[in-house]
Amino acid sequence: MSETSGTTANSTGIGSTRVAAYLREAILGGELKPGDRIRQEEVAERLGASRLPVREALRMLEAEGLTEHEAHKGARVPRLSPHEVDVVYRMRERLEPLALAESLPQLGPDEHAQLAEVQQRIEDNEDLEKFLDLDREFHMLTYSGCQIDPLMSNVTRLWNSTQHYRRAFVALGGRSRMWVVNSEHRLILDAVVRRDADDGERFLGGHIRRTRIELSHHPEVFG
Amino acid sequence: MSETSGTTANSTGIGSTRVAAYLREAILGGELKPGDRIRQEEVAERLGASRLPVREALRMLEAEGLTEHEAHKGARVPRLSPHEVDVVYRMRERLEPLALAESLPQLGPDEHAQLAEVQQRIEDNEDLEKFLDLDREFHMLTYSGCQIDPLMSNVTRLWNSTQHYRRAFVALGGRSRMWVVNSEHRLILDAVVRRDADDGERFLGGHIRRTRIELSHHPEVFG
DNA sequence: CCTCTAGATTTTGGATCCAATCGGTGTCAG
DNA sequence: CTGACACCGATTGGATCCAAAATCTAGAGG
Repeated sequence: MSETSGTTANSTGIGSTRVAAYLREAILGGELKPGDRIRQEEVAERLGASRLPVREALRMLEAEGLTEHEAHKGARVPRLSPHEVDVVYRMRERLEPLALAESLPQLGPDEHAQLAEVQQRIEDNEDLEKFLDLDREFHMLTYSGCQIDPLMSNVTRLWNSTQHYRRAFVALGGRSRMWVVNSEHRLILDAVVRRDADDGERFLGGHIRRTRIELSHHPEVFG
Repeated sequence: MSETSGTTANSTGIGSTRVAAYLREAILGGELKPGDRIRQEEVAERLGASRLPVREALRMLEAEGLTEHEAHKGARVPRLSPHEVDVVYRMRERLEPLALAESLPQLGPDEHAQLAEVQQRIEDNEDLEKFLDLDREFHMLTYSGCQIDPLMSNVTRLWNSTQHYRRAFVALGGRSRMWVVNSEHRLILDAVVRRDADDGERFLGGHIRRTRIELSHHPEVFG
């Protein structure tokens, strides 16, 4: 998948969106870790593009909270302190219930079925690595009815910026926490199907809060 | 103020940060309104730069919520629907009290004095246009102790994206609302000086909520 | 008279080259 | 032997030119 270009190397641009997609996956996938520097020419060469679309891509990713920039010093994957991660979770605690409340009325039987299916896949899943993506898919699906861009882009940023620490936490906490997570997902799913916004906000808020508290007991995540 | 360059026009780049600053002021100042298209070459020519730093600047502003991009269609100042603005205010209601709570313990006598001085200037002020900036200055000062970047950048985005509608609202509501706003500011200021985070969150949340409700009664703001 | 289409213009996206700034290393003075 | 300064490589920022996509306009056909 890496050799997007290969033969091309010609006509016109590789596309800054493609470069952005490549880097996005690299960061969310864990190949690029917080603190890692991203050299323009390196990724340009790897993708067979010039440095210009890379520059644009880095700026796009900055808007998504995946990179940070400093003039003449280049781009890095942001590193968050334990306290910063804690505050991001507090932000999620407050914002995501709002997104859920906005989304709920827009979700129909199709989305409900899809949600149940994803949740089932989470429970059947054994791969810790897969869990990350499935969990994200579940929550994002519950928000999929929320059309408010300023809200959804913020929520996405919060997930993005803590992705690395979520991964470390999942790898660490192992399967013991899974049971709790799945119970809470079931409660959220039930509230969604019942279209009960109050319950949804309550359960979701609690879900995120408990995760935050658990996380605060595991400083080794920030190794 | 427009001719940032003037004499320069030489050596090397005008600087994407300078272009960004120019556009930022133009948007926040109201010269560029929601829905307005921003042509790269136009601002490049006006500032005596090439189009490249303009492109970078537009991407920076996108990260601040001041512009939006669509491939091959260029940049625009985002236009928000009444409901979107309402939701942004709900986001502020939830996020800014958190920022205040994070900030409070870090604020000392110097900041307290500065806050009181700004609030006094607001009350002495007669110019509706100035009110916008002063109000923003007051609130941002109360958050100035919050060092959490993911939080502060989000708060800034929320203020940015609704700046135009705030302006229209202030111009409309006129002086009658000012009295209420100032009373609420005094309450917030008092809580800050007393370092009472609970009161601060309460008063600030109410302040934003009441503004949101007032705003929802004035659909003419969205012309 | 309206509409759909095809060409021309405008505008954005990308590649290459050049300038400025940052980081590291080596040398010289104290 | 240690610290400061200067130089050199590496990396980012900017300008110019070219290609592609979108928008606008004009003309033909219904």
